[in-house]
Amino acid sequence: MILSKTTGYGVMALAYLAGQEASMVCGLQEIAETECIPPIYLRKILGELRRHRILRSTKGIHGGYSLARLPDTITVWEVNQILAPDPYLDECILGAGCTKADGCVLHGRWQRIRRDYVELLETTTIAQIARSRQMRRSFARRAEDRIVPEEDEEQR
Amino acid sequence: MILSKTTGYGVMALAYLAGQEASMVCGLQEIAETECIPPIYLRKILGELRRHRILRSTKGIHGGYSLARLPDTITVWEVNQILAPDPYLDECILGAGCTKADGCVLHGRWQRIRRDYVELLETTTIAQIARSRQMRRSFARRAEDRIVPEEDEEQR
DNA sequence: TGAACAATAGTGTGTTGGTATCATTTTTCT
DNA sequence: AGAAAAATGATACCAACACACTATTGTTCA
Repeated sequence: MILSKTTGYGVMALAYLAGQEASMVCGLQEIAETECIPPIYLRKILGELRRHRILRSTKGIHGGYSLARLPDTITVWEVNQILAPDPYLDECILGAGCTKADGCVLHGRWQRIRRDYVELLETTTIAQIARSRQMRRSFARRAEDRIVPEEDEEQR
Repeated sequence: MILSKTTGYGVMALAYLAGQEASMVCGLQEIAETECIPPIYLRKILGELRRHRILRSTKGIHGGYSLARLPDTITVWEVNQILAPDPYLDECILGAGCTKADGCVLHGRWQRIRRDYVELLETTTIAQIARSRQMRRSFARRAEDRIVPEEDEEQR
């Protein structure tokens, strides 16, 4: 039930774009490098997201990608459905044993967990991911700032 | 996150044994046929469960398998860990992006869902599965009983 | 001696992550 | 205007892995 690497790549790339100024076009190389994604593979992923109107692309020498929708309207669930559709929507957790109508003891509680999972992905947006990444980055920067003077103090 | 076919087979076979009289020995063929499991594959599965002391086997011409522990002490979680250990215990759902210490926005809620999932499997025992199967079977039998006289009625 | 389990090696297929190639579009330089 | 360069688009391919399953050869015991 964990998300695939491909979905992770897609979410990261979208979050990167969400972190840029709106409708700014970013090149594939730029995204791939800062997010550590194999560029050729990323092209495939972004192509798929473009086909589903999650993002726009412009060709030509200064081409690249930009979000086609506001980042707080794009959910992780949607991205995952595009890149790695999950076939087990309401199948029984134990397999052939029981059908939808005639569930086993696990069925009810399993459905609930499954619903919580879907809801988590549906309520998490690219905008949230981007914000949390930005926060983490600024924490890291502040931590660096704090270390430098301490080293100075030790030296005096 | 759904359980593998192999785990399903294992659980079904154990539930079958739990449905027999205690310490009764059942042959591989018998289990495989009634549970619709490829017999040669089932042998591998039961061998694994035997190695982990979930069940006992006796060789020789009237050999077979029987539970090594009371069925209400064997959990689905345990069976699954033996047959298809889940490696993603507390990894981040989005992959490389964040570590255990430095989680993304999804992290907290995901951990909770994950815990609910593990708890579901840990609190579901082979005995429960066997009981629910027995109940379903007796429902089916009663339904049949009800149908037979109705057919007779139509004929008269 | 024959019917059952034990162990281990092997097989086939599907998915996933990733690559290579060729075509198309657009800017820019001459 | 025209050619070259730089970017995406599309498609086919590839390698590694996991999962479900098989085959074979050996061992035990009524």
